[in-house]
Amino acid sequence: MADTDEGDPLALDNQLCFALYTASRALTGFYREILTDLGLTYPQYLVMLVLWERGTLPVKELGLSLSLDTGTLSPLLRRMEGAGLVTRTRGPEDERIVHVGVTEEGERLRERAEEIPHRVLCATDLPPEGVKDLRVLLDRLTRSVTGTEREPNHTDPGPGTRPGPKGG
Amino acid sequence: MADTDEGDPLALDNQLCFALYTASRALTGFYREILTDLGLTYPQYLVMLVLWERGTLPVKELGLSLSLDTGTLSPLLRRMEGAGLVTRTRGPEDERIVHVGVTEEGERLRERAEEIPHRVLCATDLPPEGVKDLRVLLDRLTRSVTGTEREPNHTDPGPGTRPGPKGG
DNA sequence: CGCAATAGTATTGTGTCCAACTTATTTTTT
DNA sequence: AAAAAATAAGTTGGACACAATACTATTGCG
Repeated sequence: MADTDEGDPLALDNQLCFALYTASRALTGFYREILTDLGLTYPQYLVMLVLWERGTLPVKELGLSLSLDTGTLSPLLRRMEGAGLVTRTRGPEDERIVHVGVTEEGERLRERAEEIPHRVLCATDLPPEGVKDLRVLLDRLTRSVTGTEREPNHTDPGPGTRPGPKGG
Repeated sequence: MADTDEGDPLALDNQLCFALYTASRALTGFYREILTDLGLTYPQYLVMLVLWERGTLPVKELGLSLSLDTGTLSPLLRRMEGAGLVTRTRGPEDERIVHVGVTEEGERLRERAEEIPHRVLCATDLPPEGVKDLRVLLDRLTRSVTGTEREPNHTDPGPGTRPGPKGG
């Protein structure tokens, strides 16, 4: 046994984080090949997904949907506007808010994007349950490490999780 | 039922990619809080994991272990060298190769890092089986989308058949 | 020697987080 | 109501990471 360092907690192969990190980059890379045809990057594609689904939104809302900072979205949306995919217009009511909407060109892109999920799903040789399980586990992981934890009904294992990581 | 757009293949909530993307960023963010104390970023931590485990390595080997480009590692290692964590020395035999090793300070850091996996594991409210399942599924996903797909000891598909990740 | 392959670096474009800043709105205070 | 303070939405810039490309230097081969 132990052809790898099963006992070493620092062994790379034992790290869930590394598997997640690698898988994320691998999948993003796979999308990159597909999305190049559409002139989109991966996060830009995610932005389009949200806009296609929910229509015109403030930058803030977009950020909440994608868990992305407005500081991340600002230049990204500027590039997408430059590419003619989205519009950015200051709201007449509240001039702080920038409403992001899909242009006609962006709308046309939707049809070409329809096939992408299927293509990706085929590329992953995971069975449907595997995909579902994976999503469930990932969502749970995300919730737990973001402090969005719902504490379902079991006793809190330890109050050491103070929300002030910077403080000390 | 379909209280959400279960049928819409472009719906964000149906995208495995988004769950993966979000989980990866969330976990990296969680590590960021922990690693700040050690003066490491997340990919730098991964580099240290490899070096702690395998000792001095050429940049190329490091890149293979982490699936990272040397173009990514170069500046990263330069910063780590500046921080006094690693050494970079051109091989006397082959002057093209830069051997990366851990300094004493980097070695001392290892002790402080020992507790990290446990801390992270506790933060994720996943059961041990969930963690294992997740890793298996992620690895499988990675293999499938990187073309590293498949059997190490099945019938050899023959030379020249594998297009490689770059495509051809 | 000439030439291809290899290892690493430099550069550019994009993305991500963070913090500082601007502008606009809301709330509080006078 | 006017001034001041607090809050909110975006933008900007810095630091780091990642990928892709071009480039340099070294090695190996004929």
